[in-house]
Amino acid sequence: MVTTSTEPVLHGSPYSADCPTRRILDRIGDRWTVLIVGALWDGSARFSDLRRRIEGISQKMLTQTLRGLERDGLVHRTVHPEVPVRVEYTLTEAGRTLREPLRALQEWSIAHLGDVAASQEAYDQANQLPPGSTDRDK
Amino acid sequence: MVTTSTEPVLHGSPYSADCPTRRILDRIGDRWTVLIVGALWDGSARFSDLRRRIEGISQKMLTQTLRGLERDGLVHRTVHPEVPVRVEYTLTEAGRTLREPLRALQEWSIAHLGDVAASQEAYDQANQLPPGSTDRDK
DNA sequence: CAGTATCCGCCGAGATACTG
DNA sequence: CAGTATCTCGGCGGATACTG
Repeated sequence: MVTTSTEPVLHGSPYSADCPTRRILDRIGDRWTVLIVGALWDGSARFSDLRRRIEGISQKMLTQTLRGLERDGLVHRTVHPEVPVRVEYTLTEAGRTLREPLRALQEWSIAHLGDVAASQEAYDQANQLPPGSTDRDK
Repeated sequence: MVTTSTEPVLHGSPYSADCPTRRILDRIGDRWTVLIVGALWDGSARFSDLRRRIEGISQKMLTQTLRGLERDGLVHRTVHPEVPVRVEYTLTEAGRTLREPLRALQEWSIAHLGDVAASQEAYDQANQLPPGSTDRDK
């Protein structure tokens, strides 16, 4: 790891490896990261709070994603050595700055998802259920 | 998501299924979508232009992702029935509105990726290569 | 409570070959 | 040139069992 060095993950060709948008999506593009940021949007929460708030998430993925965010310096983890252990998660300063761009995306989503759904329906009707659909939809 | 069937994938509980941020990430969170939007940022391009600009992408993924964007109404496809066929891709009006939030993310990325990398290094040194790393990094 | 450790299925994505 | 059609593999993410 560490890998500020040598290999940029690619096999031989530089496909916009310098593109920071790409880097950030590698980071938050997964299934759960932004949901966790959302759950920590306005305050801290403990592990089981998060499990309950996000609810579809497994312990494994919650732990794993939180570790990633902690490693990235976006989430802070505090262990309270009480009788049943208590662990608090909070957005760091850097993590809080992520909320603005995320909010922008969210607003785009709210504003346009209706149109997108309509467009999809029209498209599917025009070419009735083509075989190649990646089921990005539904 | 939601898989082919009626069931919303969840066993009984709604894990922020109404969260539009989630919906939008299902859409642009994949490997290539935003790179294509980036390649169409300030104008149209033909299929092979896109292949060359993005370069790491396979024909399959380029076609597939373009189809998705077209279906979503974010990209317009124009076929010029010339001798060797020529196909132009352009962002639609809706697609162009996506550039702003994407730009916001990109700027966040530029501003913070350095800190993130540093945080990762520190984290990895503190717990030297823990077994659970999802290799989100690199 | 807040995790770790395993096993496994699914599908995103690449490689390759063929077509209008 | 601009695609389609298959085969295949890696690894993300779920399920389950165990622990400090």
